[in-house]
Amino acid sequence: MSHFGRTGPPDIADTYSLLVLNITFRTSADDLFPLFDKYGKVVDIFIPRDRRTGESRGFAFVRYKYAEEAQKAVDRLDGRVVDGREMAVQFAKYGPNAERIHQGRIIEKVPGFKGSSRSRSPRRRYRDDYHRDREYRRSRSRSVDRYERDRYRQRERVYRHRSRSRSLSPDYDRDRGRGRDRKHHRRSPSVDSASPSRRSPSPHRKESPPRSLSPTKGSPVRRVRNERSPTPRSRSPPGRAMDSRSPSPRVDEVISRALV
DNA sequence: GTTGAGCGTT
Repeated sequence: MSHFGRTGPPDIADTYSLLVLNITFRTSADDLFPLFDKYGKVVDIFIPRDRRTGESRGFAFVRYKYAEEAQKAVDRLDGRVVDGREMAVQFAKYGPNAERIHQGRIIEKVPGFKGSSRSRSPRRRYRDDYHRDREYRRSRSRSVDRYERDRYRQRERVYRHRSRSRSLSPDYDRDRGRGRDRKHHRRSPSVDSASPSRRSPSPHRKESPPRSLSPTKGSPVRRVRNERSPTPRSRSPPGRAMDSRSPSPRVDEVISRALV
């Protein structure tokens, strides 16, 4: 019984939910279960994951059967370092359907009977969640920096493109300083022929052998996971595949070829 | 392969 949350919430009636924050992105329910089960009867553990990547979002929900045990878990596990990161354990404030709960327990009366307590409003939960999730992570998350950086990169690309288009005359571009280097290099072509290593577009080459490490590299010092990634299908998430472009070397090549 | 405020699924 280690797969929590796989078949949905078993019985959220008379359970006390704890919100576990600041856990590692690699921490799974199996890792949290032994920690929380020591302080009481854990009914369910659920770790929300990203819709696109399927990775953990960094927090989890642990449901206890009794409030005193949940309180004890909060008192004992709040601030506990798990996987090198200090996690924060506190009582959940909202239920699975955004109901207000008190001390982790759902206050609102469930119209359904045993088991079907969530059949109150299972309508909205498809595209809205996708959009909301994306906006969620874009609002205040580390993705903001990434998106800003991408935007900056795109703007830089556009700027370069515009500059190149604007300077149709090579004299203009040459007088800006870039042509001077070219002219200087053109004046001494022996440099290009004599030092081919300088022409290397990436002087930061590591020159590391392709496969030099022995297969016995895996040391069991880390956690061994039997089934950590059951569905590794999506190797390349859509949306970031178009960002991997390198327009700079291409433009340089074009200019170099045009000058020669 | 990365990241770090917050409240949730078959």
